[in-house]
Amino acid sequence: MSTRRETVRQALTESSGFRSAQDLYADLRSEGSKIGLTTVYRALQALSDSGEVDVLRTDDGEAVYRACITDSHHHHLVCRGCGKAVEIEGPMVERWADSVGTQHGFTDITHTVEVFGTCADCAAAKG
Amino acid sequence: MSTRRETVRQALTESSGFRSAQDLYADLRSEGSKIGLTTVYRALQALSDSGEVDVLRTDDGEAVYRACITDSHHHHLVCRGCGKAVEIEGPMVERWADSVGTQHGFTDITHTVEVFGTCADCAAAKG
DNA sequence: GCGGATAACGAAAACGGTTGTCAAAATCCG
DNA sequence: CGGATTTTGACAACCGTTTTCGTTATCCGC
Ligand SMILES: [Zn+2]
Ligand SMILES: [Zn+2]
Ligand SMILES: [Zn+2]
Ligand SMILES: [Zn+2]
Repeated sequence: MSTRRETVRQALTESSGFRSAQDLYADLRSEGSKIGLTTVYRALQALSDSGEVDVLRTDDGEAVYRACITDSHHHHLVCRGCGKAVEIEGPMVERWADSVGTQHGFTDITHTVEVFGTCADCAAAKG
Repeated sequence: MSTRRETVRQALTESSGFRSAQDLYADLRSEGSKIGLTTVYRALQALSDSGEVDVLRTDDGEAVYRACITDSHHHHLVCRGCGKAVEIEGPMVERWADSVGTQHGFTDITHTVEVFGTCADCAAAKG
């Protein structure tokens, strides 16, 4: 119910890419909000616990979050330049991951799959 | 040629799973080595820069390293319990990642794919 | 509305993994 | 054997994140 959690969710939703807690904090403050960094972290934690947002780790270990449209299992195609993300599906990848796991005697199999690239906009801006 | 870098490489090689810098440091110290934590970090950085070891991030952002046998592109099936890892390949996943990226107008496409599970040993120990 | 319990909030401190600093020790070279 | 160069490791700084704790807002029975 918290207003602040709603605020954070909306800030995330307005972005098309993955954003860090500190990014969102900076955005909200620059819009005049008096929200605290702790609250942003708490909201993101709650949202990711409830599965409402996706979280992944950048190469340098920072957590970044995204409010995805679909709530079923999916992966992301993420722009290395601007963070913009596209939700993607790959049924054969799901099957492959499960089968390669069971083939080696593993159980409770999960997987992480992320595809990275440079989006058309960023490529144009750089070219 | 540094002896210390060799020491770290060997400590990694003796393990079948992904290990953190602090893990390796603790191991080496307990074996009587007088190596410093900074040096372990430096060695791992150098080894991963040169592509001799693979690195990935745990859920909580910690970097873990592994000395893989093959030096060609591959992925890992990692035990959630003990960190033991198996090198796996999935040509169809490689193709899928590239094609889904180009389909959305992205270039310079790369990907991360990791499969997690509980290995037979850990399942037996827990059951 | 009022008053007290309860939950949310935010500033600041603590935390943990990682990196930077710098002087001491080891190695190299002439 | 010097002196230059590189490697090393104790320690401090860093940075993202979590914890702490006193304050503030929200609920709810009256
Ligand atoms: Zn882009
Ligand atoms: Zn999947
Ligand atoms: Zn295991
Ligand atoms: Zn691959």
